[in-house]
Amino acid sequence: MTVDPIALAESHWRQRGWHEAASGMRMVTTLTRVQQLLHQRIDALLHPDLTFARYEILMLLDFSRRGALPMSVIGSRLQVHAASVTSAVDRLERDGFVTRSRGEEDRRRVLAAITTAGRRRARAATRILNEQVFAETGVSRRDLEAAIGILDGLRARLGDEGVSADR
Amino acid sequence: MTVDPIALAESHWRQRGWHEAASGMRMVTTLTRVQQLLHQRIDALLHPDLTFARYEILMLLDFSRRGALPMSVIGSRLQVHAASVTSAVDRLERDGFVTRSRGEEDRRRVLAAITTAGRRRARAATRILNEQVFAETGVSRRDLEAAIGILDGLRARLGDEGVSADR
DNA sequence: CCGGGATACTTTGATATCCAAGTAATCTCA
DNA sequence: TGAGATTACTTGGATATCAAAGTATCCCGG
Repeated sequence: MTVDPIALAESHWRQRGWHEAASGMRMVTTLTRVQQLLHQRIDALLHPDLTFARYEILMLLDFSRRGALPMSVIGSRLQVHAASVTSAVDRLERDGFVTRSRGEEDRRRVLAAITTAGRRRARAATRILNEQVFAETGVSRRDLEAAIGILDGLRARLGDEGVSADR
Repeated sequence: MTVDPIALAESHWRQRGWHEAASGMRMVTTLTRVQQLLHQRIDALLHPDLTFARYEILMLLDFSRRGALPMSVIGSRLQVHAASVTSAVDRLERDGFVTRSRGEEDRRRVLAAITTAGRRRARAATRILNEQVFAETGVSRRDLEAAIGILDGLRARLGDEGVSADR
């Protein structure tokens, strides 16, 4: 019979008169907490050779036409720094899931290419995540659509490129 | 005129016949991306002496009855490991925003207490976040409530304690 | 009242993130 | 055509997270 700390924070916000910000604060805090829990669960399922970030890279490559993409493209698709891509690919390469090669035309580019072992691992990981996380959110179809719509709007406003094709 | 990578991933999911998981995958991925963007923005506004995690600790203490809480309580409220609380409080202490002391009755406990400087910093940080993030999400009141409701359900199911008061 | 088990926190070690600086390759244009 | 600007990636440094091991304190049963 504990009180939800987030709901409590919202009421504190209102007590101090910050009504315009109270819901936003609660939304951001809730989002943060859900993401923490989700990632803990996912990383536990993927442990020890993958994390959600590395899994995303693997799937990106798996879906790509040639099974390979430049580091920079991976970074912009996943919205992480180039340095983070470097370290993730270092690890994927160490495990034999991707290989690195220089771009043919532009030798500044480094292409990460998924290997057969990488595709196999990605497939196994997807099966697990589909069964135990993605198909098991416990959120109704209707709410899922609603949440995606709202969050996509927020994402577009926060500057994620590629969300709203136009402007 | 780029395509949204997340929407693209969902269509790939459906092409492979993973219909039951497609929306869930999209929801989780979108959530992840929004959280990344939100935290980048917040941490930039709080930089260099605070992060969102440390700000949350400061507010928790600011709202607490005595302005002090045991490390363990901070960890369970914020859903992070004890080790993370230790390192965050180390940093807050270094900056003079909190002080540590041993529990009177139970000397195993360590109490983190907010200082005057800590309250002042928390207040300034709150003003900035309220104005530039929480009151500026660009999400309608109606959508904000809807999103909070859906995410709270998800949070409860993922095992965040204190969400559902009963059971 | 004391010895084993639980509890509260810190420490250490492995990753992951970001930023800033460094290196190498390519492009631009005078 | 060649020097400066730009682009692509890597490296190094700071911070944050988690897990597991270590230390100190407390509690409980006999």
